[in-house]
Amino acid sequence: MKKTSILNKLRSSGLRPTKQRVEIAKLLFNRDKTFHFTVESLGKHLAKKTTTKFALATIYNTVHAFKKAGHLSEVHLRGKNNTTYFDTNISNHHHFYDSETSELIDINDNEIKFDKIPKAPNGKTIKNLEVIINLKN
Amino acid sequence: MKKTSILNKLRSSGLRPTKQRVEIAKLLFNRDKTFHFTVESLGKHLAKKTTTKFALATIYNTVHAFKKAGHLSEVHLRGKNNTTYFDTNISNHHHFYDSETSELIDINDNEIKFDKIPKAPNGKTIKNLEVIINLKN
DNA sequence: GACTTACTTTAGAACTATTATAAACTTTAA
DNA sequence: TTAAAGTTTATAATAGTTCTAAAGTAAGTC
Repeated sequence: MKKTSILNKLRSSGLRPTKQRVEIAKLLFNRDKTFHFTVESLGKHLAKKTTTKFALATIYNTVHAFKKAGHLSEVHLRGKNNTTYFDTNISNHHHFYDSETSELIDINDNEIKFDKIPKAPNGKTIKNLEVIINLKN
Repeated sequence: MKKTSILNKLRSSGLRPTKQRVEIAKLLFNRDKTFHFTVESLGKHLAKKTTTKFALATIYNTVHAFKKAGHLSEVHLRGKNNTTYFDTNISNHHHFYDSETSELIDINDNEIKFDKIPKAPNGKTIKNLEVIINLKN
């Protein structure tokens, strides 16, 4: 992903390109594979890969702005340590979850097919459907 | 559900039948339909229906003991307020989730059928599969 | 480039769900 | 009835997250 693209991500999220935000965006979006992270793990990656200082609040704010703009999705899963997982894969998809390692693995939408799905209850509509496949060793 | 059954639930969870625990067990297990709750909501129900006092820790301990004994299940979902949901339905099943009302609704196992499921990654086995269908109005 | 305004970062306080602690109280079984 | 073991309780501790307000930075204007 190009520098312009990083700037676009920031602009389209309503964020000025500060040093911290550019580093976060680079770490999140300059990659080929899906990236699953928590705010804490993202902070550790940033500390390792850059010399910039990041307050926790900055990471929270930036991640939430990206999420709001649709550049990140939140995984609707209650992990072991009760942390929130984010995913750079914003397409419709599912997850394997290994509770022993707290690791998430993407499952492509086309790897799961349904034969039967219940109708939404009275007056409600289905917004989306998430599958979590829990793993063990 | 009979009184003996309540006592059995307690005994099989390794719990002595104290006043608090009997009230909690009655509220949870003396019912026909599935009951979804958080520790907080359970506390409110107890306050409304009984004259007994319940420390939060007592509710947590009792609910966890029931869960450990297999009389309750925990819903692996990150709700809006980041609370843990418990379910008196311990059979294999799925859920509708309405994030506007934070309400869970059971979906019977036989209401969802799969045509295709991915294999577990390298060296792992599938423990179980949970479907959350998110609702909107 | 200097200035002004609006936006950002930051450290630390505040908040919320949950778990731990230790003293007072209850159940159990002899 | 009594001693031992288990339980409740209020409160402190913990962990993830959000809030706050002061100091710092970006962006547009002159």
